[in-house]
Amino acid sequence: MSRSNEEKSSFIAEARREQVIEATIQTLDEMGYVHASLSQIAKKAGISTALISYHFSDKSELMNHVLSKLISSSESYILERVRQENTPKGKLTAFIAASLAYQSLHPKRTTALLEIIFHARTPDNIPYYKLGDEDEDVLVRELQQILRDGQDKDEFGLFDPAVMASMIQGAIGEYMGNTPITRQVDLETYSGELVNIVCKAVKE
Amino acid sequence: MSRSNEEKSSFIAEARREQVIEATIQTLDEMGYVHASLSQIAKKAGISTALISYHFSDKSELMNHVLSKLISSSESYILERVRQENTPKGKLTAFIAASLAYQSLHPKRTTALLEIIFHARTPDNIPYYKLGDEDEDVLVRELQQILRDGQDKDEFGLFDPAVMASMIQGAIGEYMGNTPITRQVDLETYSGELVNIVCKAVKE
DNA sequence: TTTTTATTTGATCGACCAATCAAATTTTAG
DNA sequence: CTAAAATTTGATTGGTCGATCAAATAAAAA
Repeated sequence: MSRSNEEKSSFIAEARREQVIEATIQTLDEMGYVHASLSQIAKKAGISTALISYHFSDKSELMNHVLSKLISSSESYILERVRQENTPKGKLTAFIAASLAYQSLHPKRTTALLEIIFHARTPDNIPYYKLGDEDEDVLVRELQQILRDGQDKDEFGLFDPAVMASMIQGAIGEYMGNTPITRQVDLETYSGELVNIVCKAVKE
Repeated sequence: MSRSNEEKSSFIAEARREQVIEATIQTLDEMGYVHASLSQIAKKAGISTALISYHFSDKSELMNHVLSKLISSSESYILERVRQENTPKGKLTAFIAASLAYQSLHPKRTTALLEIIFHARTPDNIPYYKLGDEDEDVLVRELQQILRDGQDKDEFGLFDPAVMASMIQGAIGEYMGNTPITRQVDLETYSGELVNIVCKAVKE
């Protein structure tokens, strides 16, 4: 009963929240964080601004919901493909390829994610991009684990897994946020070349 | 006469502009782009907001001045060190080490640079970070040139210079903007490890 | 000196923002 | 069907923003 009550009462609310989150992603992609005001988001969703305030306590709560949705979407896509591989090299290749593939599959989500990470700040004004997710960032941990596994199994040589992981993520993020390289080489090429380079760098 | 006139009349103006630019860098570092309003910058500089408007036609002109100053400062520091080396491998190592060293030498400038690049937009609302500087970005061209030189001289093996350059810049930028890795490994270690990894990846 | 020009300020303008609230509407429960 | 609860809106509030302007001040020129 209480459960059914929860579900029923939250059905409309949940749908509305989902709609607002979608509209926020669209708005972030099209106009950027600075211009993604509640009124712009409301206009995109075809509702009033007060309705957003009714379903989200404030703007930062809304952005946090959007952010966690974007992160978990990306994470599940990548981890799903990594887990289909058995060898460290296979997992590493899958990690890189899936990370880049996700971006080209969901460019709007990728842009929205970047906009939030680089603009949003904690109540004490610390930017999200300077926030150390360390343990919380599942992808970083997964990548570092893959690298350590490869070293343990003597499939990979000697290197600092933290630095190697950072380099790989930097290379992936570079294609995400940096247009010049996007125009110089297409995603397929970039993905393949990056895998080649990393595999050589990682080799024993 | 007209020259002396220019110099004299612009002496105060130039000093004031420089002061405003410095205050802007401080404000960007301490509060971020979103909160770096003209009044905050003016407060930091100890002047009125109208005075900023008197010396800069509008906010975006101010930010563009700050940006170009930050970019040229970083460029000259790095290029100076690269040009002291003669071999591709020496230049490559110097490029990486100098890029990372500059960040730790001028963390405030680095933060301010990031804040502008990720927040500022053109009049038609295109974010700077999506703007393809391609030919304009001196550092990208220099790095790609080093890589091609190395390949021509058979010092480096086969790889796509654009992808390799992008990966290196991504790795450098990752340490710049990403706090978690900063806490895991110090700059010296990161720099050294990154050089090692890249040299191995680049090897014939 | 006096006059002209450059610099600086305080006040003000219109625009947009996030958040709030009472009232209207819709949905659910009894 | 009716009462209560949930949903939605339009209007408003207090605030900050960038830009502008006339007036004050300082500097330079005459």
